[in-house]
Amino acid sequence: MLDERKAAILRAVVEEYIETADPVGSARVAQAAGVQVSSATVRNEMAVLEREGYLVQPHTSAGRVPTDKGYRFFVDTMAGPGHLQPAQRQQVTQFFAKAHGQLEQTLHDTSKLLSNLTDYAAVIVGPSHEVATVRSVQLVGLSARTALLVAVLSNAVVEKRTVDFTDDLDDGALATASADLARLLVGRTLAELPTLATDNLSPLAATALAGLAGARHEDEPDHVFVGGVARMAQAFDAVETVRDVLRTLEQQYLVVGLLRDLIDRGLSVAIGVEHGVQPLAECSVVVAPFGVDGEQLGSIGVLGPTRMHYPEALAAVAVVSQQLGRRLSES
Amino acid sequence: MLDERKAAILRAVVEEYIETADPVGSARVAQAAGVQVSSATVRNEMAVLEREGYLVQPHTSAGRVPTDKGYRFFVDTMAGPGHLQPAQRQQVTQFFAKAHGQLEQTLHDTSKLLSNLTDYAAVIVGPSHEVATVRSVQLVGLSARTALLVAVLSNAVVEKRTVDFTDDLDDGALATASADLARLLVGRTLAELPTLATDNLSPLAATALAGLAGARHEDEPDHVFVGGVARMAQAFDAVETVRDVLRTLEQQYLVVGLLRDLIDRGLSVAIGVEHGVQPLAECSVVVAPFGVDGEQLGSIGVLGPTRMHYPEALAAVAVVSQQLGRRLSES
DNA sequence: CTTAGCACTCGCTGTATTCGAGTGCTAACG
DNA sequence: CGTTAGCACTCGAATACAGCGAGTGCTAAG
Repeated sequence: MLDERKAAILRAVVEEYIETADPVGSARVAQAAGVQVSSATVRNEMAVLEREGYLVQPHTSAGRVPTDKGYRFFVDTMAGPGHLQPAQRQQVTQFFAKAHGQLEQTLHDTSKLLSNLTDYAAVIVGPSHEVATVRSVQLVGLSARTALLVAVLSNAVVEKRTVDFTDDLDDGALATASADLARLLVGRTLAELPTLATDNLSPLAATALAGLAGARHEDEPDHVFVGGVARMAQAFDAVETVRDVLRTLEQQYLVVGLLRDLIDRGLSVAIGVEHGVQPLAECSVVVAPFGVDGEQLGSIGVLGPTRMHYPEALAAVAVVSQQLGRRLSES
Repeated sequence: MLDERKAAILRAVVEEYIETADPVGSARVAQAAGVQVSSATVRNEMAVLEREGYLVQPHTSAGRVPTDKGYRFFVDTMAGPGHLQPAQRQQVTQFFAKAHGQLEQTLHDTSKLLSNLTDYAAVIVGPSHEVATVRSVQLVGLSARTALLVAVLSNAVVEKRTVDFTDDLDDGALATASADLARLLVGRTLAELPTLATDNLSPLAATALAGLAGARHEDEPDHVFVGGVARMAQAFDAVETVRDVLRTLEQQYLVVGLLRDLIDRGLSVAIGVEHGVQPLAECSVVVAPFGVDGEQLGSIGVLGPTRMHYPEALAAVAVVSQQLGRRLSES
């Protein structure tokens, strides 16, 4: 597509711009390693690269800035995910060495770790409830007419739902209902829950089950953890952009969709408008799934400006997703 | 402290500044309702108010801007919490009418509600685990040597902890351990957990208990829900301030401390540096506890610039905290 | 004590000017 | 023929400066 010299020039522009955030001119490129020609030649080549859509000029007499297409070329042709600093490697190791406790806490902390590593915002979408099977169910009375239905899933997620009853409860009824539900549900996924036969269930159990199924149907979001949003305030200088991005990050379903769409691609990058979420048009996302033995549990990602340090971000996401998967397979 | 005229002038300055964010001059104050004197007189009075620390001039020949002390006076002498728009009242009612489901979800959604009502960021600190008593305990096997300890607390919070064992588990042992733990823990608070006698417990139960107690000791944060952070990007024009505030909001323990410190004061306001959290020096917080029958379960708050709409914010916080308390008392 | 009047301050706005980084083009060069 | 030195040109950013006007503090009169 691009001859070697154009590629080298484009790479130089991208690297320089990522570093300085200033439009880069022909002179600077000519000095770059890997480019052995004069600035005049660079100028000619850059004019071509602009015509082909890899670069743009913010205005006449300014340097060039990469377009999304330019970044895309850079990412596609670069030599792998780069390496982490030794200090960072150690940080990751230490983190996972002492990461214990419950799943939610771990994911939350991991998002902070990833954000610290990359200096961008980090996003983690937790295990989808759809695929997990029920491992244990119990009804716990809370007050005279309310109980809490607690379901432990195979992915260590604890699903709980308050259920209101029309009649007063007593311990015995609760216990039998618990047993009924356990017999019915254990081993099933929540997804197939509505298809189950509710015959020969105690009225109590039926009510509880209905409650669970109903709530299930609502847009109960998969758990999302976002860390390091403060760093978005530095990544962009336009306050408006910052606001748009933050607002989007708060709408969890958008984030979930974003990461879910990319989950099948393994470690991958979506640059600018590629991911289709309009308010994040000025952002790129580096994503990777994490999971245990091929079973994907969720995905982690880094969200930064299109002008992000792709090699480092890729390296961080790769390492963390792998370690996280390993960590989860242990517990 | 301040004679009636100074008070009126100060109030006018504060109200005007909150509305426009521009330093307000003597002419504008003179036109304000409640001030019946000429701009010259206003100037004299404002000079005094400045000397006494209620106002400052950003620079000579600019209008006056309230200091924290100025806002404090305004808040202390203003006529109660103001009123919500009918549309907003309705919004609150509708929200709580269909707010069901689990506690965490409700609190999370409530933070969004409050943020929408006020156009500032909203913070909710959930029920402290310290005071809640254990209502039910169960050990659920996850894999050969790990189990999940699930404890349902009286405030509907579900506390869960993964526990590693050195020996393989079997269902019978798990069941008896569950029973042991239930006998020991039900009715107790988590706080008194370390003081309990662990005699005549099965080894399994003892291990589980140790795991619970240990994790308990770590800085397991009380649940914090922050909504509407994007609005902070609009509240301040300095990107640096935005970054500081966002960063602080991510450190949940700071937020928890902030709200906890104010919980005893009922509906109250902390202006600027009053709350002692340095990075939030340019913010004010409006807080109220929420709870059931005098028992405080947590607090909700609104975080905005010191130049915030105090009456409306107070009204919103008051209404939402009350409704939230009522909602929780029902379930 | 209040207020009209006034000189003064000083940031903001708009304009003119310069500066320089960077370009595209042309012509010379190997 | 591709490369490059040279150069005219463009245009934003920076600087300087004047005028404006909002706002002040002070003074003197009511």
